[in-house]
Amino acid sequence: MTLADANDYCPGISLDCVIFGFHEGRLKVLLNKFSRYTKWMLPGGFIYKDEHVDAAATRTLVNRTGLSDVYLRQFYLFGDVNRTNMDENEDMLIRQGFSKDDEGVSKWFLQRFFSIGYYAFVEYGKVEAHSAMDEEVAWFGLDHIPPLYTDHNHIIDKAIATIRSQLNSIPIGYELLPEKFTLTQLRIIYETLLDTKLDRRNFQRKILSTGLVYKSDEVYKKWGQKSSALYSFDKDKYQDAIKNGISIF
Amino acid sequence: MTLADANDYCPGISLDCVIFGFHEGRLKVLLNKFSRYTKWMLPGGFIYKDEHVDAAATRTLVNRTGLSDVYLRQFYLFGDVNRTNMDENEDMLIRQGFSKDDEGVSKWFLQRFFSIGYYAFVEYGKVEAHSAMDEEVAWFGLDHIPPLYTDHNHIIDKAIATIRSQLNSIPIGYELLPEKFTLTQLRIIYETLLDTKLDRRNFQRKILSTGLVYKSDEVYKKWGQKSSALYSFDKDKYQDAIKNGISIF
DNA sequence: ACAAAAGTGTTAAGCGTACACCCATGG
DNA sequence: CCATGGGTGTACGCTTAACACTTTTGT
Repeated sequence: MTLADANDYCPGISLDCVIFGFHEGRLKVLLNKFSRYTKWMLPGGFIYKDEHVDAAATRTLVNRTGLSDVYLRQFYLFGDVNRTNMDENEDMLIRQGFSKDDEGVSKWFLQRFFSIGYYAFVEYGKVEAHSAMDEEVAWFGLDHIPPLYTDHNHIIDKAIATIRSQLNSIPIGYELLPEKFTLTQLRIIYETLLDTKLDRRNFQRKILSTGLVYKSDEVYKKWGQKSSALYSFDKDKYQDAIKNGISIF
Repeated sequence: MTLADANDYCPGISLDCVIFGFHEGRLKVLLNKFSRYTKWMLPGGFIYKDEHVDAAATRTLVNRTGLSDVYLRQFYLFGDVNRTNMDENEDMLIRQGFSKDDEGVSKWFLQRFFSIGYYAFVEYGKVEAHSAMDEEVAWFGLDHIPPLYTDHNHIIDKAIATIRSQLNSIPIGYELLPEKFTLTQLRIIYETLLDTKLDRRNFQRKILSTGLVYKSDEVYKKWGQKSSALYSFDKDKYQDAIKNGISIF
């Protein structure tokens, strides 16, 4: 953003997106970093005064990933008074070349912020991680997330906890996987989010019994192993399961 | 609130509480109404600039019910640009005796508001519904909620939907029922929230098998029927189930 | 030959569901 | 004696969890 826009935004409210993707057998999160600041942070943004919050989240996502029409859900409002350490914040601004004597900057960035947490599922292969001029963008495996700016580690944890609690009743995978995928890939997503090992055979039976996926006629060949069947989601049944819920675990 | 306080509050953010109580075999919601305005509304409030959002919600609850230390959970941020009809809002202000030419009033009340939804479970019998000078307070059965101010009907629906989705994994009833209660009372709460009839016998078995409740030595006599056993929650196990989750339905 | 991963099937135990009978009380 | 609601138990069927053997393929 440019600070000139500050007047167009709702004051005191930001949003942060926890964007999940699946790559190389791992669930990953998209983070970005101002080039001259050391800490990584969640892609976030502000809300225009005449903009729906969900629209602002979508806009943020489109900016960072080039993708529209993805699965995006609000999951929590972070409203702790001290969620952002203002010294840390000031440090970031100065490193980015702002002057803390600039009243506009200080007023905007050094105020208390509420942050609305969103999580998103995107197809890794379709993302074109847009690095803005002064920004780096990168994916981080859930096991390798560094200490982030302000309370962003906490926001990720809360996102995962929320998703986990919904995993029984809401299907997952459609937005994270390519059109054709193996059941092992899907199982890894569940295992990662539930932080458990799942029995390969029982998992397959359960997933297939839901009718949400069907076997394609293609197979996945790789590694030095037996080739495995590729499956696809039945889009209609999947949407239906999102709407009306489904019991999986 | 008095408008003099407006400068102490975070602008553009309010909170609304859906307060549930159980009385006469029905689940009810606490609403209030400005004496000179026709529509009922959810008890709500604003957030002090140096106050945690949860603390503001607790403060609101204490004001309206006299109860502290109740079960209170944030469940959603309502961020639609047009969630409040400003004409309706202005009408309310005028009826309450404010002038729309009063700049302070207009600026504060006619701005766009985000509202943070909280739901609370309280013990009906312990509530002392505080009617402020200009306010009425009353309980409404879930089947008999009138058209409310702005999007408050929607907020209640969303609260119920949220609670329903958690009913599988989070126990309920401890905060809603008196210390000793019948399993029928508990079952009615579940039936109301799930909008289903549950088999009396199977429900009892399931609840008892969780170990969350134990039979007291007292019985409940009333009506012209057989007296029924009174149960109590095992507080430790209940807290544990809230923390770690439990599978009930 | 071996390791790694995939395909397939069986079994026993536990859980959910549906249902029946008897008891107590007040009108 | 009947309606209403509570207490208790059973039986069937489905789901879940635990588990073994075989196949494919690259090194």
